[in-house]
Amino acid sequence: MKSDLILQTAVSHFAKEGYEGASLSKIAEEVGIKKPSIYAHYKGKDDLFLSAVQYSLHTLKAQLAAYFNSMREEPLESLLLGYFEWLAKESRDNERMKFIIRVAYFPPLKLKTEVGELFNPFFNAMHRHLTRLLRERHRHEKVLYSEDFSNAALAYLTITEGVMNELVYSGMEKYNQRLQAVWPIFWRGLIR
Amino acid sequence: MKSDLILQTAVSHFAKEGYEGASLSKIAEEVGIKKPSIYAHYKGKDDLFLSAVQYSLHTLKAQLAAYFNSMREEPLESLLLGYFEWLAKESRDNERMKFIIRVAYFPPLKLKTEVGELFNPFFNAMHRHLTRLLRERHRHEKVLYSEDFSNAALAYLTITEGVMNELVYSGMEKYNQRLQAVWPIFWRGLIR
DNA sequence: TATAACCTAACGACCGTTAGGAAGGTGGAA
DNA sequence: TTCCACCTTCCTAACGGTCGTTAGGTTATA
Repeated sequence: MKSDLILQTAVSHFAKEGYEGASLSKIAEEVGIKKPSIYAHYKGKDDLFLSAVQYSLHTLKAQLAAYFNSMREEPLESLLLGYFEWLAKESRDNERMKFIIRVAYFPPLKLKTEVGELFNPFFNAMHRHLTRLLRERHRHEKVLYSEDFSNAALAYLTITEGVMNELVYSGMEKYNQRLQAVWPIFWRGLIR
Repeated sequence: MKSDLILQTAVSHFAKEGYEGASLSKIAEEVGIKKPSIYAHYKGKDDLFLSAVQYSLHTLKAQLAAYFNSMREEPLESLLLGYFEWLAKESRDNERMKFIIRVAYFPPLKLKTEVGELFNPFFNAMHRHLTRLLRERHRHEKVLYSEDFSNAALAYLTITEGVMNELVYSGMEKYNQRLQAVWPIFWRGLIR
């Protein structure tokens, strides 16, 4: 489907150049069509951008569900630490993650509301899912130091974002450096 | 000095709209001059942008030195935790911090090299300073769990960025939420 | 007298978008 | 089965607008 090809190309361009920096001409050129042809598939730049956000979040959500499901028999530390490896692998293979992070922190001003309406439910779902996961693991394994599962989940997400930013910006090497620096400290503070 | 006023206005615009999104017309308008008058002070948009980066990093560096100096008698936890409060206060009062973070993670593609040459020494200096600080504190207080001071400093910087991102994006309330979630865990993992 | 700081006017380039039409496939009516 | 209307997808051409930038002139300051 040409429509999907446009979308994926747009994700890549928006990730690298931002909303204002990306140009429909260049996107069209990479797809192999002319600029006005995009309007046969999307109403305009805004529509294309928001579609790209929606598509990226939807894909990520499905991948996350699959990952956590595949890891449900693993010990907690493997699961939480493996999540970083999984994110790194995903980010290496495509630019969706970079796009998501960029949009989350620096959305185009005029679409800030619409972007927020797409992101907030996603982050909240992630937070809730992690909170539930920690609570259930603790019930069986009694592994955590504190029983404030919500804050523990939030802390984990904060760490995730910190190292993810490094991954997006500086690449794999510095990312691994950060992860190896922060994880032992975080894990030691988390468990009892 | 008009030149500085242009610079500060530029920082604010670049922070909110990004390099591509910011326009010299709007910057000039806010300053109270016409667009071409900017060229009496800067060679062009690139020059203005890189000057803004240099100015912001220089200012931040001076402020950081002053902060760490003023806190040199405080216990380590106060110093490290107080740094977050200090960052939050700074970010509330001006948009320099938002600009710095935005540029650090998402520089304009065509200036990525130049931006990197300005940022890398700054981050490295920060990392070295923190490493030394932790080492010296540990010598007197024997407070840390691990003696890998470099990694401890890196971990701390990672946390800082995680919560700073939240501050820049979601504002003070969610920032405090994050900080309160992540700090007890991090601190417990750091000390012995 | 020279220089810095501002102005108006205008440049070419690129932007997102629209108009209008050609090609091709699809589905229903004759 | 043939035909025609329709829709989708692409095109060329062009629109108005904004962008960063330059030329050239005026004014005030040193």
